[in-house]
Order: sequence, then structure tokens, then C-alpha cells
Amino acid sequence: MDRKQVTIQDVAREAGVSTATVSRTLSKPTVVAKPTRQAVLRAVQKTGYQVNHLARNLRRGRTGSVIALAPNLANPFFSQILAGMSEVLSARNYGLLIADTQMGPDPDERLRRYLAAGAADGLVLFDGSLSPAALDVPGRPPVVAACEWLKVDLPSIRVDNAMGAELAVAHLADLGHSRIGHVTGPRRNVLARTRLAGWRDAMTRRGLDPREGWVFEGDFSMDSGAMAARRWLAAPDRPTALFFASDEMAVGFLGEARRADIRAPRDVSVVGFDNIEVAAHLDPPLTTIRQPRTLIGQRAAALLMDLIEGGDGAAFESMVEVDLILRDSTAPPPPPAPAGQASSKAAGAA
Amino acid sequence: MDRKQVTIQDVAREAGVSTATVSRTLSKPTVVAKPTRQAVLRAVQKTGYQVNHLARNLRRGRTGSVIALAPNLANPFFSQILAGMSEVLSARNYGLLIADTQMGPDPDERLRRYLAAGAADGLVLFDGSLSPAALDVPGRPPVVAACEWLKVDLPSIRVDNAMGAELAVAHLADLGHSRIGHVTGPRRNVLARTRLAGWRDAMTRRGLDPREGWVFEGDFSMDSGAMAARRWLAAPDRPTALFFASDEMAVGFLGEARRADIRAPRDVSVVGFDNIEVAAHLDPPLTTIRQPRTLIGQRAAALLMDLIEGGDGAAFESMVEVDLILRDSTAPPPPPAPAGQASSKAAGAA
DNA sequence: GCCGATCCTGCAAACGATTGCAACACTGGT
DNA sequence: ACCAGTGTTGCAATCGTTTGCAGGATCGGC
Repeated sequence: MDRKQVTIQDVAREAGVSTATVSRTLSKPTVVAKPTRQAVLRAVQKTGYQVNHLARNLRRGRTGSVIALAPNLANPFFSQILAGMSEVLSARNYGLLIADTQMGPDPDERLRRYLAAGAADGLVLFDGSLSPAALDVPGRPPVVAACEWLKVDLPSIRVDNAMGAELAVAHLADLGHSRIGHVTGPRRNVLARTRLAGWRDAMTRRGLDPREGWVFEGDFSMDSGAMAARRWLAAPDRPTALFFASDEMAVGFLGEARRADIRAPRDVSVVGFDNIEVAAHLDPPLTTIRQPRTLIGQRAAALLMDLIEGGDGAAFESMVEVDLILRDSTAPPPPPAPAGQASSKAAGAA
Repeated sequence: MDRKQVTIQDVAREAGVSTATVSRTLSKPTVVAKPTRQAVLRAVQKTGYQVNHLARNLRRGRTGSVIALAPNLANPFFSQILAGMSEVLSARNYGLLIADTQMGPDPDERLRRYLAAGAADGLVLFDGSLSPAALDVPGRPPVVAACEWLKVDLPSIRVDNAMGAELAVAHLADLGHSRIGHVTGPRRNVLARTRLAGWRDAMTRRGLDPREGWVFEGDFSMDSGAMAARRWLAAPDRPTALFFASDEMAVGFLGEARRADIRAPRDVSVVGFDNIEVAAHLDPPLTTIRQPRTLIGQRAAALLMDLIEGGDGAAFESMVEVDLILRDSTAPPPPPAPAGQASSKAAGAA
């Protein structure tokens, strides 16, 4: 094997110039005279030289990659975000490292180590469950928060969750619903809290009652959506419409509800959040709030790049908008049942 | 700011030893005397020293990370695989870089560059559409193929697609179906081809007719599943059961079919492939072939690690098994309609 | 023919770690 | 007292590149 790597020295020898010239030809070509440049390039061709990134980066004092830290890589939610990041990063010749925060025993410590280790020039954080205090690391690289921390003064990408809730409630109210419930994400999650607060605001703003009995706690998962369905079925005076903090929960809800012969939008209207791919292919297709995940990734990456290279962070905070995707899981509320009580199944079958 | 990074020199000075000793204390502690070791560790504590990976790796001639190359990062299919990889890699202190092959103009060239650039110690390839010829790079790092190339003699992780098809067909045949169709992935995709071949084999092995009119071409996407539904509806003498090369297509099929008032398993039995998360939450819950995606990631990473460190590649090829997840989208075929023709809707309602 | 300006190139010192080699200090056996 | 062996440490080279500085060449204007 010619395991031996060809170095800049070899090229220099081949071209009859110094290593400095070779280096310059490759990084700032304008500064070297044309004939020399061509000779060097020929030598590069001939030897098949490839720069050694390790050496270059050591010298330059950067790593040439950024790291994305997510709470759970297996969650498909992140795949599109990563794709967005990858797109802008690779255009700038940066590498994208990914890591899972929730794997070891102490996630905060893990974050701290990533920051201190200097394994990357920057970091995008998607895990809002980590403590902002973990960012207190002396010489840490720039960090972009895409995890909805409220208090922290950090460059960040935020999703307009309040607007999402507003759009959902507005849509349902416009259809004539007044008993509009909400299925939340996990209590401790900031996204979940923001959406819940958004729902409350939107309700009160319209003079509707954001009744505590109409909020069902979930954890974003399909299973928790199915659970919510069971609790919703058992609830007295249950809402005629539900706004879900995630599409997954809406999916779980619909599946479970159907087993009790409850159909959307005939018996209940549902609005999801996120516009996951399957939303369009359910029966009924799910009305939902779309978060542009690719865009989130792109924005986060671009902001981080700015911070790393420019450094001023002009677009310090950026809010990405959401919109309502209208499909068929919402409709005007069913006419109140004659007896007014618990017989919507029978009524539905008529 | 104390932007200045603390180096091994600072630690050495603080501890009153040479840099060599510090380095050894950190990498092979047994070789240095206990008192010295403690002094060094104290100094490390005091100065807050962190090794500079760039420098270490330059010296050691490795990068400490591997790269996963996928055709489309946005595809949630990969998120679980990546999670699996991340798990074993981070346990070994390796980083995980990800990149999208299908972004630039020339994917093959892109792969070639990744290999030549030496940006990683190894590479896992998930894109079967690339040309194996692109791997012909002189001093390239080890590559694990997880993309079902047939001919190439490369360390690889394969999924037992043939067995998947066999399980699906066996299940449907056991239920009494004889007209079992197949919805394929894109023609050029090797996975798709293997599943198609598996379906053919399984059918003929049972004396069933793998009729050409019963295969519907798709591309793994939900949309293509919906299209397949329309073609299936229009087909003369259509199959009573369908085996899909992906769950996504099955989902698309079910959604579209329902609009024509066709229900599974009443009117048609469907088996998917992959066991995506939503499969369990559909109505009906989808019977499917499970691919253990996390395991695939783990295996691929472990094999690559072996290749990088051990080098012999003991477990050169590894086949991961699939299994049948029984849910409710399959049932015995409906009794043949009296007129035998196109009236299954009406018949079903009886 | 001289002078500054301009352009191009090479020298050599970094970047921050690892490691082969040799030196040194002990130990215990003779 | 000497020697071989063992355990511990330091010296200095090395990994492959970038870059500040300075020197040589060339040019145009006087």
C-alpha cells in the first residue's frame, strides 16, 4: 500500500517551490504569480495531494465543524432540522457533528464537557431541559439556543408558539367552537408551557373559558395522545374541539378515539402542531400548525456561522413563523345532543 | 476574557514536571509514579486543563470521528439509525459526523472527496444509489456499507429483506389469501429490488402466482402509496392482500383507499415494512415487518470501530433479522362477491 | 542610474500534543 | 563494590500546515 500520505512538502518539492507557496496557492491564489500557481497546481494534480485538515485546523485554531446537541436523536423531529443545518454548513465547508444529550447519567455535565472540550467551533442546542447554568464555561465557543429558554440572553432561534396557539384557537372559534380543549406536552418542557399559555391567552382574548378541566396532559408522544383520548371520553362536559401541542398526540388520539367510534371532524375537531409528514395522509387529513423545520435548521446554522465568523451576531434573535395548514379534521361543532349527555356515539350513528 | 487556552505546558510548569509526564499521566496513568501522578492531576484541576483534540489527533494520525453518509437526512428513517450509531460511538469517545450525499451536483464525486479528505477515520454509507466505483480512492479509510450493494466485497450490514418478504407472504397466505400483490420501492433501489424478488420467491415457493399485474410501482413515499391505491382500485381482478415495501406507502394507501370507502382488513389486507412509529397508531394498526433500526446503527458503528481499531474485520458481514409485527390490518380474504366483479364496497357493507 | 513602490517568494516559527530514546535512580543478588 | 534489571522521568523530534517577516526581483518615474 502507499499508505504514506502525501504532504505539502512533496508538492513543494515536485513544483520546485517552498511549502509556503503551495499553501498560499491553495488558500489565497491571488497572491501568487500565475506561472508559479500553475506549476503548483500541476504538482498537486500529479501527486494527488489533499490537505490534512487536522494540521490545518490545529494551525488555524479552529475545528471546522459545529455540533448539534439534541435530547433524542431518534426523534424524527430533528431529522429535518439536521438536514437544514447540514445544507448551510456544508455550503460553507463546515462539518456537522451530532450528539445526544440524554444518554449518559448527567446531561448537564455532558453539555459542559462538550463546550470545554473545544471539539467544535460552535454549538446548537436543542434541548431545553438542560440547565442554562451549564453554559458557564470559561472559553466556550458560541452557542445558539434553539430550545426556547425564556430567561437566558443567548443568540437564539425561536418558534412562534404563541402565534401557533392563536391560529389554532382562532380557526376553531371561527368554526363555532367554544369548548376548545388543549392537550399539552410534558409540564416541564418550555415548548409545552408556551403553547399552553398561548392557548389560554387566545381563549381569554375571545371571551372563551380556558377551563382547567379541558387541558389534558400529554408528553408529545402518540401513546400519550391515545391516553388523552380515553380521559377526554370520560370527561364530563367535554370539549368539542382539541388543540394538540404535537401532531403525534393528535395521531394517537384519533387512532384511539376511532376505536370508540368517535370520528373527526364529525364528533370532534382536532388541530395538531408541527405538520409531520403523516398528517396529510391520515383519515381525516389533519389540520395542523406547520413549523418549518428545515428553515429552523438553516437559520440556526446561519446564525451560528455569523457568530463564529463575523462575531457580532447581528440577527441575535430570530423568530420563525408558523402557519395553519387547513385539512379535514376540523368542522363546525356537532349540534348539541337532545339529552345533552354522553350519547354522542349513538347520535353519531344515526 | 481569558481567551488563552491552557496547554499541557502550563500544567507541566504548575506541577513541576515535563510535558511528557503530563501527557503520560493522562493517557497511560500506570506508567507514572503515584506521587507524580497526583501532583499532575492536581495541576490539571487547578489550571482547568482540557486536551486539545486537534493537536492530539494530528500527532496520533487519526481524527477521532466517523462520518455517516445518507441520501437524505430529512428522512426520519435515518434518525433512529443515527441514534444507534451515536450510542456506540460516544461510548468509545468517537464523534459522529453526518452528511447528505444528494445535495451537490455529483454525489459520487462527493463521496470520493469525503474519502480522500481524511476528515474521518471511517465511514458508513447508507446510500445505495452511489456507484461502488467511487470507493476506489488510494489511501481511503475503512468503509462499512449499509446500503445493500450486491456485488461489492465490502464490510457490510445487511437487512434480511428476503426473510421480510417471506414472513409477509407467509402470513397472508396462512390467512387464506392467494391473490397477494406487492407495492415496490423505486425500481433502481436495491432494497426495493430485493423485496420484490423476495415476494416473487415466496409466492412461487407456495405455488401462488406472482402475477406481474399485481405489482404496483412506488417510491417508498406516502404519496406513491396513495397513487398505488388508485391503480389498485382500477385493476381488474385485484389482489385481496398487499405487501408494501415500506410502511409509508401502506399509510398512503390506507388513507387514499378509505376515501373510496375501502377498509383494511375488511376489504383488503395490508402488510407494511419497517414498523415506523405511526404504524401502531393507525386505524387499523398496521401489521408490518419490523426492521430494528437502532440495532442497524449499533451494528454498523461497532463493525466500523472494529475495522478502525482491530483492523481484521472479524464480523465482516452481518445480517440483521426482521420480524413480523402482527396488528389488525390483515384478516382472511372477504368471501368472493356473488357477481365476482367490482362490487366489494356494497358487499362489504352488508 | 537611483529610489520607492509593488509583487512574489522563502525562511522558520508557531499550533499543542505524543512518544522513541536515553538517562537516571533504585533494588537486590552476588 | 559491582552489575543487571526495573521503574520513572525528561529531551527533543515529530505530526502537516499556516503565516509574519524580510529579502530579492522588477518596474516606472525622475
